[in-house]
Amino acid sequence: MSMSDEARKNLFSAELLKWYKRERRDLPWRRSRDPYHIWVSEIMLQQTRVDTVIPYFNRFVDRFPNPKHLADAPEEDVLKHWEGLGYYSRARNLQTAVREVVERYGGQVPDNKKDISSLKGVGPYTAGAILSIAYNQPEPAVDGNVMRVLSRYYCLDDDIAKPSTRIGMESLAQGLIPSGEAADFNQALMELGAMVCTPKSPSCPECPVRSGCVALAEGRERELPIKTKAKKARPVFRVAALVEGTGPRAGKVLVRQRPDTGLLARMWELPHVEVRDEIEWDSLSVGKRLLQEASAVDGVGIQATERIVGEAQHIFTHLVWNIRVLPAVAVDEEFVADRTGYRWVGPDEFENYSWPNVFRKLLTEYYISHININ
DNA sequence: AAGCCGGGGTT
DNA sequence: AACCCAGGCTT
Repeated sequence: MSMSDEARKNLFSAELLKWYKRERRDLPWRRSRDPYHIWVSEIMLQQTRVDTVIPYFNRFVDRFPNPKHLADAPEEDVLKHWEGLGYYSRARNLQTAVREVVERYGGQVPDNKKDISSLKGVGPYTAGAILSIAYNQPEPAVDGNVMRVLSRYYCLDDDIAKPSTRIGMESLAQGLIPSGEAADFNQALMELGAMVCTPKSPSCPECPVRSGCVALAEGRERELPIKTKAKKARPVFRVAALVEGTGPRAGKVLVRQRPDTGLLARMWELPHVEVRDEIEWDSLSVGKRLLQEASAVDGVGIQATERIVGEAQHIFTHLVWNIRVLPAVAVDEEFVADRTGYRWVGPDEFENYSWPNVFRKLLTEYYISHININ
């Protein structure tokens, strides 16, 4: 004898909400009802875990407490506060959007779906999250947690990698929101996915809605949700130059800024080139030659050696960088120093720049090994 | 629809 | 090593 659809729905909404009000974590953004704070937290939380976000969120709202402050800040300052969080376009989009809010809405975060969805970096999830959490509007906020919870509770075989599935989940989720409880209920749904209904081994005995869960009843909770596989990351091989300064530039290293768009946009790095495959990577001579050719194009004369002084791997979602570092010298340091995009940076200036983790690691290793004990 | 975009924790 | 994470943008 199975329960009716209506009973299953009511059980879910009521029990989940009760559980959340009892068990909810004390998170920084839950201490605020400021729509701007909610917004910042939601952008940071995209594809990023709560524990990772907490320190970033606190620093960010401390430095940029309201839309006006963020709108007026230099972009490099914003990027520096995002350093290490990843997906750096989020930071630039957020600032672009905040400037729009200051100009068009007098600094007030929009409270309707049309206007808020038009903001850069605000997609269906984030729009629903802000409207529900900050304004308590009955809008769904469907993320990976919510799709996992609903897939299991209703035992749905739909592929959650498909956009059409998310659309369906939004209708389902909206219908579950108890009257006047959108803010807490949407967070409850995500909290359950994060704390109980976890991807690999859900804690079903502790689940407040286990008695209505169809997947659990059928013993299928561990096979849901269905998600088509992501492609494997493609390995690439790169050779970087560690150009040490001499004379007035002693202790400094030549670095450059990445392009305005694309991967790791506007962050800083060691000058480097990509070689064709692992064979060329191993030979070192190809890397040495390409480094010299590429540096000549940039107007920077670099003479590299064939000695390895550093090696690191940087794993992205869609590719893997394998990097070897060769010592090098600049043919003309004075000329080099003035080239756009290139700079000599020493340990004391290091923190004034934003670095991808892999170059932070390599440069830190270098600086440490060259500490001068006077 | 598929690819691009970081970094780190879990299993 | 594979998978996932309070996703969104571009093509």
